[in-house]
Amino acid sequence: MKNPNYHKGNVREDLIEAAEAVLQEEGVGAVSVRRVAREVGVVPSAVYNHFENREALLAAVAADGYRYMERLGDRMARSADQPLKMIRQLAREYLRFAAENPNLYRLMFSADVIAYRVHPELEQAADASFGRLVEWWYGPGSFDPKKSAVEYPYALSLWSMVHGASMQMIDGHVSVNIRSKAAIYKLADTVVGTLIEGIPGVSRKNT
Amino acid sequence: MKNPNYHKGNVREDLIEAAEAVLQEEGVGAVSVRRVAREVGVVPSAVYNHFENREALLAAVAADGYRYMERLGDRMARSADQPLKMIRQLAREYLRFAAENPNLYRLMFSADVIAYRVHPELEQAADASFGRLVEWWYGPGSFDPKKSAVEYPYALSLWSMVHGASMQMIDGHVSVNIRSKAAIYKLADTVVGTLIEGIPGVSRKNT
DNA sequence: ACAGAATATGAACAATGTTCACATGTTGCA
DNA sequence: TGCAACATGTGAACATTGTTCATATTCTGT
Repeated sequence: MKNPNYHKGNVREDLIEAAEAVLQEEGVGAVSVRRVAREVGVVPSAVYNHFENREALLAAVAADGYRYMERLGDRMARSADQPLKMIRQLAREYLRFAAENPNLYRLMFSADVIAYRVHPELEQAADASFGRLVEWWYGPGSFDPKKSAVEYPYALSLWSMVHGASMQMIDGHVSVNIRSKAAIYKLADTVVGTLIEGIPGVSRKNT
Repeated sequence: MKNPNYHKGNVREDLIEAAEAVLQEEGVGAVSVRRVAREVGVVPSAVYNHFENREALLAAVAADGYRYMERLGDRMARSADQPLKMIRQLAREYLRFAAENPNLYRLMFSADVIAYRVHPELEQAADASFGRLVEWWYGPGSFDPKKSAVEYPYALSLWSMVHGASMQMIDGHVSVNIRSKAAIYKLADTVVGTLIEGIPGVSRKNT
């Protein structure tokens, strides 16, 4: 055993974790193969024993993000009693996740960086998270992956709204203090309020 | 005049146009300084006479996109009579723009690529487009740039919804045929429908 | 006509993704 | 146990990228 760096055993996981850390702190641009390798204490070319290329590494990070969000959704689903409170809670947690992990969140939804048609693991994680939402809303067994999301209008609208608000928040288009939970929750409650109650004066139903 | 390439006069505009073209066809990753320079018929370092760096070039492209969207919004505002139709039309056009220019749209909203706090022209273009929406909704003079967007809940919700739906559409998270106008309009109508009418069974107002 | 500003050029630099030949460690099987 | 196949790590190399700089050319105003 001349060199203790050989065969650490968990280099793949270490690489993902290092990439997550660099991503969180310095943005996706700083996540270079060489940087991540250095962080783990390995030579750049060693990365290619574990990932096909940089994009595959980023895809693994993004998939991790989706799985984390899914667990977060499950926790919400179990903790609420009324639909209204549940939606509100879901939106709050969703925006909080985005606010706390803006770079990860952007990566998860940036088709620029990861053409995720190419990464089945990632596509599956992404689809699963929408399926979870549909089943929660329309009941178990209601989700058919072959159908278009337009077939589930409320789930689609909720997701679009929350995703849109998250994006604008972390991109600074809505001036909320991203470090203030209260401000984030207020933003969540605002958009959820509109989503649920509709817009008075436009809707025919509620003058 | 030994070299006809000297002082063409409109290199800056040419660079932006070339960048837009490459962006449209091949994505932001293909928009390199060298590529754009070659496209215009100029040497790479000449680009730096017109832009501080690659990011500034991309910012100019994004700002162009915002201005185009704003004109589009103005056209909508003049063409509709009832609020409902107007919102629907606005959403339709917005999603159509995103569907037809997915790479440009992503660039406009990707804080990864362009830290637009640094590019006043861009930030101004972006803010103006929200201000326009607010004034249209809440009346002329109602927009105060110092206020948070949360103060304009309906404008904020509409924007979030439409932006979220656009993102998911062009990222393939909603399986709509991005080349079918009918499919895009259906998606727009779906989310706008929810936005306006609210969600029955959750809202207290409309059982 | 000519000085200075604007713009173009070509060479150079460091950093990046990726590949390849090779070295080293691990594992399963005779 | 020995050894062959395999997995993983190394170091050097390559092309491409963003960017800078000294220099050359053209334009503009006086």
